Amino acid sequence: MRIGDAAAAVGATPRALRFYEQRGLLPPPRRTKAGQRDYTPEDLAVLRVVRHLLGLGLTVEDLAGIADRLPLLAAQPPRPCDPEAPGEPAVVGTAVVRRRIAALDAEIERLTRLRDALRAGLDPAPRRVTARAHPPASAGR
Amino acid sequence: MRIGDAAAAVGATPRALRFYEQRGLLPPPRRTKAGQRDYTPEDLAVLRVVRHLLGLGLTVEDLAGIADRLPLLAAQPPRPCDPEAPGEPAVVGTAVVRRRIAALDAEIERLTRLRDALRAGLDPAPRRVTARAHPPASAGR
DNA sequence: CTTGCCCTTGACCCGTGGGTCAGGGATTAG
DNA sequence: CTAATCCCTGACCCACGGGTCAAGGGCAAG
Repeated sequence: MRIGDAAAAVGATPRALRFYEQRGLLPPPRRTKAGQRDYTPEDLAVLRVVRHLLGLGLTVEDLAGIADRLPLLAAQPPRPCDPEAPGEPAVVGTAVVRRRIAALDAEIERLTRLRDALRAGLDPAPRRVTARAHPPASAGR
Repeated sequence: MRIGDAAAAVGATPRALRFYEQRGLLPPPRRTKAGQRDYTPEDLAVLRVVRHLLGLGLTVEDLAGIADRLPLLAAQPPRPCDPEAPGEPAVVGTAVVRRRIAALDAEIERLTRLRDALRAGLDPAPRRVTARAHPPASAGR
């Protein structure tokens, strides 16, 4: 299967597939004798996992870090024997996921603070609850 | 006052000041006969307001859109007569602030969803509560 | 006058996840 | 055989808020 079809099959673009490959997220697929990428069904399975995890909020870098385990993850069939199974990851390398969750939490908190500060400035009656952080700048990490 | 001192006075760098000016956020300051920027105390006041608002989470673009009103805002003294006064903006052009708050809210919600999805995948016992959005990708706009 | 710091503009760098050419080869249908 | 698609690599583009470097000119003190 060539790149265009593979991309379409997982809802991506050829560019994205080459990009994942370049970032070490995907094992380089076989090539036809003319040099065109040729994706096997197994490759597609890994690709689907990658897209899934990216969709879940993991970054390309996160996945590059656990690229070696992705084929294993992809090899796991949907397991109809256990419908109560976890969302799907769980095996992925929980450390990565945990770190990403922590990063998301931190970002959410930062944005929430910014929003509240803005809202406090906007609202004429913050009932003296507002924290009034005087130091104006330094809002980005 | 030359750019280095002005920058130091508001806790920024010369580069940042030139950047604000270039983005139309700051009125171009006077120049010495040799072409060096010369900041007046009024310029500094505007600068401080800009830094404050950026620190509150407004973007450079937001401020460029209301650049004309910033000097007015800067001209308002701290008003010791009304210690219950709003955070400081309020006058800024509430529409901009409201839009930024809405954008922040949207981003916060998006990140929260991502985090929850990740957490659901991590946690082996989501008690069949998990939404299972099968369409994997398309998480960033 | 010279030294040393400050200022000028312009241009490229960061990270994220690719999009969009550009120029050339491969594959496939008619 | 030819034309229409597809694919290849490499390179530059987006937003954000500046950081950093380069080459050249200004400014004050000794």
